[in-house]
Amino acid sequence: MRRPLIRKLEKFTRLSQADKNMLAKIGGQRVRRFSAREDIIHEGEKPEYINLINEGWACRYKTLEDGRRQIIAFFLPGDLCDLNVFILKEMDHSIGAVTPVVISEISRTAFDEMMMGHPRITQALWWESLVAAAIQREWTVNLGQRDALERMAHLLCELFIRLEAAGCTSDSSCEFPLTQTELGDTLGMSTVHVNRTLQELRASNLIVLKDRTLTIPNLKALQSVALFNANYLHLDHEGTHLDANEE
Amino acid sequence: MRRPLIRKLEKFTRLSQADKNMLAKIGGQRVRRFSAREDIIHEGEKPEYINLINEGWACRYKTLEDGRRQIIAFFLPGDLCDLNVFILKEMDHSIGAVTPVVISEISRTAFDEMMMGHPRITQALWWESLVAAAIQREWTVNLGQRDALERMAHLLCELFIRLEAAGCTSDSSCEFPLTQTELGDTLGMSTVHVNRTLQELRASNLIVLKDRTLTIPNLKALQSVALFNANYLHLDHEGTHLDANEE
DNA sequence: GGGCGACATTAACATAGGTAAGGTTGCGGC
DNA sequence: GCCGCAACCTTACCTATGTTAATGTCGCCC
Repeated sequence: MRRPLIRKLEKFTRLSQADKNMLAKIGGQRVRRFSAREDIIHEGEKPEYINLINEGWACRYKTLEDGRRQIIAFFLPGDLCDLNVFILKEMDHSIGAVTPVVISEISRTAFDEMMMGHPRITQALWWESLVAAAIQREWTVNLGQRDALERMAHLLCELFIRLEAAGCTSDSSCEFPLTQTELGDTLGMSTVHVNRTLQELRASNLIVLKDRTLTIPNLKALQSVALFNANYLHLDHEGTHLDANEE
Repeated sequence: MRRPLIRKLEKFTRLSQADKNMLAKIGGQRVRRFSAREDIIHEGEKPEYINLINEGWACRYKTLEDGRRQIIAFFLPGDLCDLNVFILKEMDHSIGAVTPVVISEISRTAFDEMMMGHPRITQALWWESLVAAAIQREWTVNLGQRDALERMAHLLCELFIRLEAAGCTSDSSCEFPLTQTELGDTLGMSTVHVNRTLQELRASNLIVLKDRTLTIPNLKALQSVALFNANYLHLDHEGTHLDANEE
């Protein structure tokens, strides 16, 4: 639970002690806290820092002129919001806290310093950003091709597996702070239909969702109704095993 | 039309002659041609090169087990497919030619060399990849929140503006090679509904689409039915104007 | 010049999912 | 102990979009 970024990056590669120290230092600097539903950065602002989520859930979202809102991504502990964002003149979307959140701001100079001195970390961050892009693509597939039940199941599988990689699950359960409205804004469906869909998943014993806790008794089964294939998360890397001779 | 990548990157920053030479060299190496509908790389393969589209249209797509297909992105002249892909063990999706296509393969070493020696290019490529990510996010919004008419209009606006930035439009027209089936696979709708939607846009004089040529007589009007806001393309950069003292 | 395949079009019907409205529960504040 | 509010749940009804299938059009090959 501590240092979720280090834990996550080690899914990809073995890090030296110096690398870990660097990451720990970065994660301990410029710490900020936000309460649930507060905006971390808003569309139109100039991005000055890369945000690293240390604790809690955040989300990217975008609002259309007429008020419709789409949640575009979730940030879980250990996730980074856009390497190098500061290149852009202004944010084209907002980032908001879903739960109370603790983040570290990474400045341009700190980022450059890290990229220069730590090739292992550089590689690992590239990997993390390629995975983030892959997740975004999978959301496109999800919204374009899957029906409501598959879509919901797919989201739950993805979040659960990502939380697992960040060390935020215990057994087959995890905290699950999203309201049905937020699920609707994520999956492009009405709250009524979110509710119907959750009921259906519950009735099939595919999920238990109560008191902000999600339990997935049979992940394989849920994956199968979701047509979920974890390849896009690129977690199956041999890194941890093959490079075990190092350190 | 020649060197669409250079043309595109100059929307972001001014490049030195050395930078341009470098980009021209990269674009002239390892050139490959594909015919329409041929796969450039397939899901499951190991990515070895960054593909740069020199001519023609390509697309990313993903197929579900049961055959449903989602087009995830279009690559137009000047577009790069995933900086640093070679970090990943295998492709989680396929890239296919839409029209006959000419690409350049950029090897890991050529890429690293370019990143080391040309900070201007490095910056510009970061910008290009941040924009690609922003486009992917906008597609999420599109599929999640907009209805069929808005969705179609939005896609047409985006493609037109991107083609313009690549120098592939003339006046208010451009080549438009997509079939209605491909539009359907992109927008998550049936071909029948694609057809209805196009008819509706034609009836409102928002588009003329015939013989693989698209004309948008009034882009503002089309943008307005699409709730299209071009911010996410980050083209409004001052680069070209303010840095005009250089070279 | 006839036939075939890819694409576009149209119509008739079916359904997943949206909308509107209202009810229940639980909780923090006073 | 009750008010107010947010989340959740439910029902009834409606509509955007999917499905199926028939038909049209065009270019291309033998």
